[in-house]
Amino acid sequence: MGYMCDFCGEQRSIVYCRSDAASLCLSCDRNVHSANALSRRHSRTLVCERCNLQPAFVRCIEEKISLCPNCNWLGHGGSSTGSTHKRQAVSCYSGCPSAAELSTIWSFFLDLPSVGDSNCEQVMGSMSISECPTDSQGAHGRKDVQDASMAVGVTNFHIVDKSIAWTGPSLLPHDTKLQNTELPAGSPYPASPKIPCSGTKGPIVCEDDSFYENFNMDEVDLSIENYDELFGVALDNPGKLFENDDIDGLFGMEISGADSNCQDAHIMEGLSLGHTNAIQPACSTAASADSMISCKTEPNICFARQAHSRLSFSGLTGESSAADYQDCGASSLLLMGEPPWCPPCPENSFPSSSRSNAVMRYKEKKKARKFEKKVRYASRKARADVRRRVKGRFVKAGDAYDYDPLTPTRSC
DNA sequence: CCGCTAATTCCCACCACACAAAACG
DNA sequence: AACGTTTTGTGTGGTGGGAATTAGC
Repeated sequence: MGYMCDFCGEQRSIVYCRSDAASLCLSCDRNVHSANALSRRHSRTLVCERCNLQPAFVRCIEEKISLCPNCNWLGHGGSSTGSTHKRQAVSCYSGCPSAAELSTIWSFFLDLPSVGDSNCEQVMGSMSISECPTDSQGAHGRKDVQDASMAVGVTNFHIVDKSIAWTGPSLLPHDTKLQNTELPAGSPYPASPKIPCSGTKGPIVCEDDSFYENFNMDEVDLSIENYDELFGVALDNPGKLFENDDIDGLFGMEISGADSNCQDAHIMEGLSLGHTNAIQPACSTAASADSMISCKTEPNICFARQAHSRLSFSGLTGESSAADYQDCGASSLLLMGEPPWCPPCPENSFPSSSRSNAVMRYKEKKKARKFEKKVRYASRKARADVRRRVKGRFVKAGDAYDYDPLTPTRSC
């Protein structure tokens, strides 16, 4: 059975959209994600060509196949031959990039078997960013261009990365795997491309790279209670870092808008730049994005970026499955070096009762906060996203409407 | 402290229709 | 039991309106 596009069911799926939890052919990807400004912001990447269920995060150059963390591990992690395969990171994109731009993002794009001869390619060939339906060149339209250009910029960054194509999952040292995935070898300190935040002054920056584009912040929520207790990590000098031991006071703030992102970034810059080594993980095998941070909304992404750049946390919580971590590329990357069943580190030896209590409290708090809607059927969401409405209500096909997501105009 | 009004925030029903599940032959 | 067809029920998002909450006097 082939792995068909979740939307049209006719073409083979090529890309995976995390927000929609759907695999799409390039044609439908473009159609669906040009529907409105929000859908254009969906971060997409290649779909794993092995399981066809998860987003790919790495491409095996030897096998010419894109793989999700699980399949990468299964295919390379345990195999002595497979582990020597050269691989390169798969970048994400948003907006409506053209085929040419996609090939810029993914240098192996032309290798994709179903692209060259499919209808999708014909569609993609005719795609351009400016073609995307926009609010008549309004801010949204520009945003698309910005998205695409950012994606290309990210790609350029990853091209640098490719020069250090890593081999084998164990190549990355535990404590530095995050940095290694982001930085050219030998970089003494994170120096990834930084994009100045609009509306801010000074050195406040927002980091950007596809690694974080993968981070689906919807799944995570960002409030941590009794940080040091939860992770069993003693800060070198907590009093200097936080006046309040409860980090909730720091991260639980309500953030809205881009400027707030930079506030977050600023906070974390101050936190981590000044105390890069202040937060030392008891064990940094794999960070539990689910258990370590919770972040309700995207605006906190800068914080998460910073946090992931420089923090790593102790082992996985029992409630989380590998699939949970695949929900975000960040955790996928964190997992890539080790199997999901990697046992806890021996040095993870802080008092287990204290930690379990802290984890229990965190789980309860998280459970109480779990009110966000979860889309069960991406296809239905995709339909609803493009359905015409009158005052927010669906209207019959052919009837007059006052809002059409595809062409934001009135029918009468 | 109580009562009233205005402003703000929050929650939910509504709509059409594709599709999954159940029922039936 | 297996298969095909028909029927039923569900879920999807933007909006308006009412309920609930808060602020001010």
